[in-house]
Amino acid sequence: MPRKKTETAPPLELRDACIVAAQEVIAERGVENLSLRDVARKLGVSHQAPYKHYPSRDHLLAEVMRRCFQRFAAHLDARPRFDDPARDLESLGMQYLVYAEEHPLEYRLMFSTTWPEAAASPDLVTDAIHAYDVLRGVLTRLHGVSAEKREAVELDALYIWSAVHGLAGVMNGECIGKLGLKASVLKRAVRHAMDRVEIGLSGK
Amino acid sequence: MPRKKTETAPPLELRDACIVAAQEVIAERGVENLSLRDVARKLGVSHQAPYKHYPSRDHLLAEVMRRCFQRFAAHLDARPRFDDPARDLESLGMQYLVYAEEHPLEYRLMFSTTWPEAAASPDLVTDAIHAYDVLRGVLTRLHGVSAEKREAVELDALYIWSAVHGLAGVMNGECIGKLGLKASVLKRAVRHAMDRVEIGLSGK
DNA sequence: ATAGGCTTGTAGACGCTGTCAACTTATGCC
DNA sequence: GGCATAAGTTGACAGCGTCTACAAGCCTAT
Repeated sequence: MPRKKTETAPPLELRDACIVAAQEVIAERGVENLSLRDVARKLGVSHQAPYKHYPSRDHLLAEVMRRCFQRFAAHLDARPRFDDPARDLESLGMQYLVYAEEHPLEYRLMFSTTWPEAAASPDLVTDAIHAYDVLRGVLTRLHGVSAEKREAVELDALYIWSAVHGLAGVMNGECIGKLGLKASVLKRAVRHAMDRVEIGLSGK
Repeated sequence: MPRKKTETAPPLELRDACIVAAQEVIAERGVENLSLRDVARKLGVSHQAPYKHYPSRDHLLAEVMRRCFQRFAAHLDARPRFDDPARDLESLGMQYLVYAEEHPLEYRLMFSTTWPEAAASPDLVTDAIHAYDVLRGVLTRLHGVSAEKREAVELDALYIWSAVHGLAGVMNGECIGKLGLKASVLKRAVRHAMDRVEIGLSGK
């Protein structure tokens, strides 16, 4: 019997509940183990119910990715702030790394997954750009906003994003554990790399 | 009728043929679209034949990854060489980026995939380490081999790997195309980032 | 030489998946 | 009140990985 007269228990409509359930599965077992039927079972609903809200598995996935980017941007925005733009930038980098470490599967979902066809949705793109804009903002504050600096901001943004993204990928990837590196090296690796990034930034 | 008296056509035994076919599928459509049955069909063989050579899909995948690391290391070894260690290092970085750009799906297979259970195989680990050793070698030549420099080599190796890996991930990822960056910026981005990496390396 | 056993293949079945189609029922609007 | 629509249901289909059973060629030992 579909839809009782007044929705008794669930404060969440099915559409949102699907996203939450999918997020849980992804956070626990990775995107490759996400199945629509699993989500439906988890919600105690028929295997076809989610299809009333998402045309396909990939459309649901795209929506999950979108929320991921939103939370990621919010996480970056919640970093410790500093007046000194350089310190603020470092704080941003560290916050970035914290997210990647604490939510490795979501991080990979955003940055190392071939986006599903459905992900061409403008919404997803918008939210992805917004996360990047946080970085742009800090760098603009660092460089100034003069026209000829505009391109320098973009180039440095890409450089920093690359460096931090790479660090996140390496430190949370599968390979790092197989290289037989000493614990002391691993402990200092992030600090060391971040210092080098900073040097690269300041140097002309 | 299994196994003809004398194998007529195929110069490749099925075991190797599976790997080749799987590599093709991965290079064309990505690891998530790899199916054992597909491989079998491609080889004109029953859907169960590959199981005589690999206990599971993941074991085949692990073998493909191993060959990937081997070819990757060979690709790095085939870089233009220079006597000056610094130039040699840059050549190595560029060669790394070329591989990531030309074989994006294989690159992701190696560095952005949760390794299958079967990938704990020591062979795979050995070949993965070997690729990293190329970088270690160049850096040792740069720093010298004194005991107290050993750790500096490891730290710089991780830093460089991070930076180049990140650059590869960003430039070949899905996000970069959605940021609306000008072509001129994109064209200069790699050069800019590599310069900054170099500065970071040289600076004390 | 022949009987057994191992290797390499085939065929069929199971439960899982995403997705299509048809059916049911509650809701809101004319 | 009648009815379209929305939101659920069940049932089916093909494709997937994997398990089991079976068949045919080869090796070796008696």
